[in-house]
Amino acid sequence: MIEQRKAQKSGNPQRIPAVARRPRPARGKDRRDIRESNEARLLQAAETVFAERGYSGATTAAIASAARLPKANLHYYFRTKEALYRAVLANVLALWLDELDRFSPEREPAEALAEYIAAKMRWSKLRPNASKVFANEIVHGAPFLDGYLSRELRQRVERFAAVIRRWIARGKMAPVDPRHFVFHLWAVTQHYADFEVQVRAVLGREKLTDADFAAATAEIVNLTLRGCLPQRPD
Amino acid sequence: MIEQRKAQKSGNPQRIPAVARRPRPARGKDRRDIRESNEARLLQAAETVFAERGYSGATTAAIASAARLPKANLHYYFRTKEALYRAVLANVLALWLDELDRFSPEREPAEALAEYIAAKMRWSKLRPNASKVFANEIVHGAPFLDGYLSRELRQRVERFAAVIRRWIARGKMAPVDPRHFVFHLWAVTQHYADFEVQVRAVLGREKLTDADFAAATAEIVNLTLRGCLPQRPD
DNA sequence: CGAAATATTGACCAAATGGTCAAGATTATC
DNA sequence: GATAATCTTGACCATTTGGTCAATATTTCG
Repeated sequence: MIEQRKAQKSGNPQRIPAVARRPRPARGKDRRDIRESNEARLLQAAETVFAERGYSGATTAAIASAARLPKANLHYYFRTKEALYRAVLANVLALWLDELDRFSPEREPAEALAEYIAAKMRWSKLRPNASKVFANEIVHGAPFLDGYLSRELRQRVERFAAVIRRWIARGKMAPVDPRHFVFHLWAVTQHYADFEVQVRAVLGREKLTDADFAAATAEIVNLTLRGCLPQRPD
Repeated sequence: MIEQRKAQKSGNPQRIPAVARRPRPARGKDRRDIRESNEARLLQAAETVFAERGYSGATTAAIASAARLPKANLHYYFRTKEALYRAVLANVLALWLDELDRFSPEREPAEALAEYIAAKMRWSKLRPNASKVFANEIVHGAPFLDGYLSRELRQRVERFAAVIRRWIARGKMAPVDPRHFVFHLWAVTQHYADFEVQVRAVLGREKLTDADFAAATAEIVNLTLRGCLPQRPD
């Protein structure tokens, strides 16, 4: 899988001795805190800059500046720009996969689908840059995703497809192709993050409001459920 | 609007004297031909390279090489990388706008929508790189699109929305929000070009076939029409 | 304390890249 | 054929950028 942020010499970070060795001096200058906080700031700055300018357009200087750290410091925590980028990407992938796992054949399609759409829309609102980094990566042919698409993602989609097929078999959904259906869900929800400027321009908004997202979500749920549930709802 | 490819000293290219002055020597070394063919090759090479690597990632050397021309020649026809990029972009925008204009209140929604979806999917198949260049531009905040989004595009969407509203008023469509509906159409169709690697990975294809596009189109039309047409189709 | 580990940072460098230029080749025009 | 206009291209350059390094500061812990 995607190379996780390099752990320098941090040994096994989970190893906690029987009696806690380091009593946490309470005041914040702990080394672990320093590393954690600096890495977090870099990752968040990187997400923004990569989203705004793409991989090549993003400079380590700009990222460091956004994180309010000297550039040399960035290269201390993440050896290369590529390593930093991969770390950002790994965060997004984890996010994406998790959401797909909430489907199970026992649930009601209408409810499960509405929840998934709402969740994806929430991410589009809260982490638009995460979505943009991912979109950018995919648009350019996924050069850093190695086996993610054909392994992890494909596997999850197959599981999702199995659920959909069972729902169809039980007459709870119209006969749709599960894979194209999942593309459908991804496309319409991520659109609001990835194509945000276009959405704003067309809606005439300076910034997308909560109400805009609520309206978009409702519209998507409505269109999608009408599209894929059996004709007679009851 | 977007700066068109610079016309150097080409005067008015449409002016044709009463008696054709230049009898077209038949063998192809005409200056006009040279310019046309070289510009076309550069534009097409640029579309590919910009799609694959983004604006910053694309180098003029790579574009020139793809067009099988020396780099200095590229800069002869398009003064700067930015000018070349804008020319590529202008082509895509023209494509996109044209399609939206085919809606009119007199048509049947089902037929007009199915045709629009099919047309957009055709573009996703035939010119995926055009779509990718546009997607890339939008994802990064449309830094080169100037007023296009808020002017031309918004205007066309308003016209489209008016048609949709009239259909709704006549009971020919379910009450959807026209703007979110158009986002829906764009998202699902362009997804097959922009996220092509992901689609391929999930479907387990080396390359998307005509059959894949046909299936995708059918699925989208089906889902969308069921989603937006009145409950009793007849 | 004192030595080891970790963190900070300004200065620096090699490679890549957008763009220029001048000299020459080709095509048009009179 | 001569002159002008356009096209072609290798060599070149200034700037940007990812990454290094050595010197210094800070934290950890016996």
